[in-house]
Amino acid sequence: MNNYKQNAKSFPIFKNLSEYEKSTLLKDGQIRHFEKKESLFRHGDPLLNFYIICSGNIQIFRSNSNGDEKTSEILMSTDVICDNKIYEFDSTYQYNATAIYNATVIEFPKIWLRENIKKYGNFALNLLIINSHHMQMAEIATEHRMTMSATQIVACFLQELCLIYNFDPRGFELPYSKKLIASRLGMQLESFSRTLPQLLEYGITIAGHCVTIDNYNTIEQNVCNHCSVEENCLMRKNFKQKLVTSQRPNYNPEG
Amino acid sequence: MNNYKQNAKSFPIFKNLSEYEKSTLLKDGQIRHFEKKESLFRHGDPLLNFYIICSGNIQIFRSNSNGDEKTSEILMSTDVICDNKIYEFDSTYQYNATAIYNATVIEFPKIWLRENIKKYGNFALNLLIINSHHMQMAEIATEHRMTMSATQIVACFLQELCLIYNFDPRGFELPYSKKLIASRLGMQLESFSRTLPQLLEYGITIAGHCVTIDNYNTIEQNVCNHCSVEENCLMRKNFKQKLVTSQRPNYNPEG
DNA sequence: CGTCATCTTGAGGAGTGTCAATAACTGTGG
DNA sequence: CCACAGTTATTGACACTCCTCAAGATGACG
Repeated sequence: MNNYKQNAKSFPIFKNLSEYEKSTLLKDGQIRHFEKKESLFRHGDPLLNFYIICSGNIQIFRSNSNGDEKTSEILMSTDVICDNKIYEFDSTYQYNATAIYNATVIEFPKIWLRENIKKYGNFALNLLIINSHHMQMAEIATEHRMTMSATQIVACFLQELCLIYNFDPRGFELPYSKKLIASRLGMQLESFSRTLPQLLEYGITIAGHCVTIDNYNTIEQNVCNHCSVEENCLMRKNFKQKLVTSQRPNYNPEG
Repeated sequence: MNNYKQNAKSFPIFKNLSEYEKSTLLKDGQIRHFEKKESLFRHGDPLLNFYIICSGNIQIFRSNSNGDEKTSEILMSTDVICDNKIYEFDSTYQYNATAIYNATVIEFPKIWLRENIKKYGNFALNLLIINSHHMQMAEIATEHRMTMSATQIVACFLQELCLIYNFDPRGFELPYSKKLIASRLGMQLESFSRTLPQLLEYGITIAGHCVTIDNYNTIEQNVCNHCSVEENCLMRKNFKQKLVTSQRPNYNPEG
């Protein structure tokens, strides 16, 4: 059993399983490396696999007829790639998955997923919990898009970024291009660009790729403070939960 | 075993379970009736239960500080209410659930869910499939909101409505208020109102509460034709899938 | 018939997308 | 090392859509 698989045993998806069960489950997985900008699969390809991300970032996106990419997620170590159509027979992927920088994943055939859900109750529960986190994040993102200005959304995103990658708030480099970030936040690059000078209002300075966050204390203790929902939204709380239950990823743009 | 429980055995959540397993699972459920506008639970209440809807419609929504309601879903017979926080201990509901008209549900304690996921592999798989459908719908709705005009969104919604409730396209009544529909579609009532005259462009006539859809053939065969995504979106397809796997609901505004 | 909720219509404004021009950066090959 | 091409990013002008505020109209119901 190699290093990647050994590492993966501590991922949320294998929580509350015995050492033996973990080894059995991981046996069917194949380690795969992807180069910068290489695709794991494309929208419309036959849906064959389930993936666990070991290192690197994976962009999940769709393209429209104009060639514009709409990024729905940027995944990282410990995340899984589980297309919603994976439970159907003869289905196709609903989106593209591409490595942003070099990345390593463990690949499992889709039948592996279905069979082990039935076999291991705790494995099924882990998947349901992962999905429920996922849905919470999606709901919050939708709520943000409907209630917050572009500037607030960007501010919120940068604070999250700092938290989840454990960057130094006194100064860190953006881990991916502004184009990708704009796409991920569902706005045009121009709109994103225009928010940057306004970020000062939220204690954020950004020059080129370098970001500084002043009021980092408030981030650590607090949930998102931009939302206008009845109670504070749980974006941050969810991130923290992810951090305590999962391994911290290594940020390494060079590969 | 009463009628509601007997009926529920054919719901998607109990698919591929033996008669004995279904009966065992349903034994712990309690039938509950809710009057028009009565709440099942409120945002912030201790999260105690999982629900299966037998009849009626349930509005899932949040309120902001202005008192505006944002409806995330309008559920119907065979749907489940499964707050994403149900897998955590001592959590609270993240939204409100209210009966639009009189409704009947089966209520299960949250521990019932967790234990039976571990116990019955097929039950776990059913939940994962239900969740994956749910996520697909949410993703499509987000995509619609970002790429379609208000008029297109309303047109798409009315066509879905006709399909899923099996209404007569030559003339049917809106099953709930325009205020609620606007909230469900994430727009202001005024914006919704302004789209109505423009619906003619999409072959839809609406006068008061009465809706007529001209090009119903295209609805039946086709997926959503407003989207600008790479391939046609799967909103309709998903609805159809739901229809074949589940019982047709009875529309009855009077209760 | 009056009251309340629901719905429609109008005018004005804020915010983001679009188009276009330009600047900065990246990588390649001579 | 530089020239060049292609990508990424910034900035400006403008248009469009939807939200907000406000005033009526319609409908439901006691």
